[in-house]
Amino acid sequence: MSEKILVTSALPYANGPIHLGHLLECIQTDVWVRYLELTGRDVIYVWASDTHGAPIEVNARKAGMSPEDFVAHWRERQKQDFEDFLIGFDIFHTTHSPENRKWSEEIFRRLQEGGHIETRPLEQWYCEVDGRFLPDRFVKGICPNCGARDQYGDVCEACNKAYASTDLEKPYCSLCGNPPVRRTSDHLFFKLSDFRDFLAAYVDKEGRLAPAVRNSVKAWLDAGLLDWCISRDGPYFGFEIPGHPGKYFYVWLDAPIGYIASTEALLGAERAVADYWDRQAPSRIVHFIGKDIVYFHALFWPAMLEASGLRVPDRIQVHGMVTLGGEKFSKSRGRMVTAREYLDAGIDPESLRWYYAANLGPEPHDLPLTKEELKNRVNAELVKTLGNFVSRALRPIEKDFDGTLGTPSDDPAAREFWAKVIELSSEIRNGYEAIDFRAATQALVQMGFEANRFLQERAPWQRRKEGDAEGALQDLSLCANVAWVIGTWMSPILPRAGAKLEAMLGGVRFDPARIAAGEPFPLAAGTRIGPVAHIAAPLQDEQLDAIWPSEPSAPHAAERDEQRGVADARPRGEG
RNA sequence: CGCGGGGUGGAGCAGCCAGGUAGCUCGUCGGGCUCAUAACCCGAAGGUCGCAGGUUCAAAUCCUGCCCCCGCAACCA
Repeated sequence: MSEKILVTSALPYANGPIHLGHLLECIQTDVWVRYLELTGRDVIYVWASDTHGAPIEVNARKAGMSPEDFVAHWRERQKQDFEDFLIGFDIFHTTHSPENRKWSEEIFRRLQEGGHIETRPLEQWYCEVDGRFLPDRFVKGICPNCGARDQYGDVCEACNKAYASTDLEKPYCSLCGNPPVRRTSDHLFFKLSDFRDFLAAYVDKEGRLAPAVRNSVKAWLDAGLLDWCISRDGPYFGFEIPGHPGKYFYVWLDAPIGYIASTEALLGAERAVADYWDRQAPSRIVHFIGKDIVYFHALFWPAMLEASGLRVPDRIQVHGMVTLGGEKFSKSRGRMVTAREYLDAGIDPESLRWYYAANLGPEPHDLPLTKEELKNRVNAELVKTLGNFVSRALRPIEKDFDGTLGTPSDDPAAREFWAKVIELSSEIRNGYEAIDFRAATQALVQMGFEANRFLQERAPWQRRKEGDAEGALQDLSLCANVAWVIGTWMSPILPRAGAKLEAMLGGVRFDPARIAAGEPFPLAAGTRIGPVAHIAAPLQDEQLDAIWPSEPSAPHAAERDEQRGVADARPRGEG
């Protein structure tokens, strides 16, 4: 198995704190990467901070900082948050780097040489006060469809109608409030339509996209591909386009290129290409993204790579959005919990990792996050079923048998139990392979049930009281081996708890290859265990109450219907 | 007729692609155990699988129509 796997998470935008919703993606990525490492695969996890664009430029100015300092600041903060949630990336680079400039220019050059770049005039709003063109989100006005006031230039939040920003009535600049003027400027377009046939075949390939994702991408293809504007006028924080002074690469052009640039920063230019991004490279490239950016990753990005003669992604794994109280995270409406708040409240980051893993299937379904569900899942499955089993098995060995294992029981019932553990192990393995962590955790919890039942039926505490200490130790030793199996399978999700358990069990390295019929028990007689400690702590209401939005849920459907008339007249502002 | 996803016991979700006894966690009720993180185990109640047709020996699963919810609509992770 010499295949070299390169895994990425989408690059987080360097303009604010990480919240629990962002964490879904990197936790999913990290669990898979750790699983691959556990099974001995050659894998790297390449990541970076996404640093360009008009919002960065504007927000930096508002913060009284240079864009460079601004993105450096948020990159550091975010990196720390990710590390504290035990995300084991190999590199967290930045798109504002020499490598990324080089690759952006290089890929642009190849697109140009291929005849895929076109120049066309584009009319946009221009604010003479701020001296800048206004992207859709920077111009507000009255919705041309329903008349709601203070709507952004792309879509009306009151009636959900999409339109061009130039259709807005009474437009004003969202920065200074003055009315903008129309102004025309030449822009560069990437002719995505050149790649229609390539993309149709690309998305059709089995295993590349989940069926539901493939359907929606195909719908886009059938609707026709629009050429993509890849330039922006200054002032803009980004890379100036060679040969086009005053024009900058649109952030979404250089952001995915950041995957390549970061690979280079990690391994050097030669290996980055030869081992991973060359068409002939012995590699497999897997992107983890949210469903909101499928268009960029499943269409623009493969087309850019194809046009540049580089390797296209082998798999694009799409997840849904985390919802809080039925709606997406929203800073302005106070509906969010940041990663830092979670940590500062003293809550174990592994609890969130478990919750997400236990709810993540391979399809891009949204994932509701409530403090009740979070607490329930963690306490019931992780603490009571799995964690408690470990204590039940190991404590008595430590206490009554000097922490030294005997030979595991070998009667028919014990053999049947161990066979069940091996059977469930293969279910868990399949779940991990398919990035179906919900299936993996379910089988793991099932193993916990089986293990607790075995203890219940064997009652080693009873056997010992009745004078059969040897038999009791044999049962407990079998359970210690099962604890080792459980530790193996939980370690991708819970690296800290896993490491703790591994150390408790004599430091015998977790290795799935040793969990198979016919293999000797991983923990031989005579293995010393301990000191025994809890591997996970139950979540407390007070901890969660302290950081959770007080009443996150929006009005119920019935109430909302009642209010609809009002809502039309008074559109939701950004607060 | 914009596109996509979804409607499964009280809650949250699997199952649907490759039709064949409706599954999981929580919750509820009853019992057991007392080794373990007031933890664990067993049993029970509870479902016309959104509605209506169709195909089939057989439909949660395939087909058609309808109702309802959510997301997206190219700068929201």
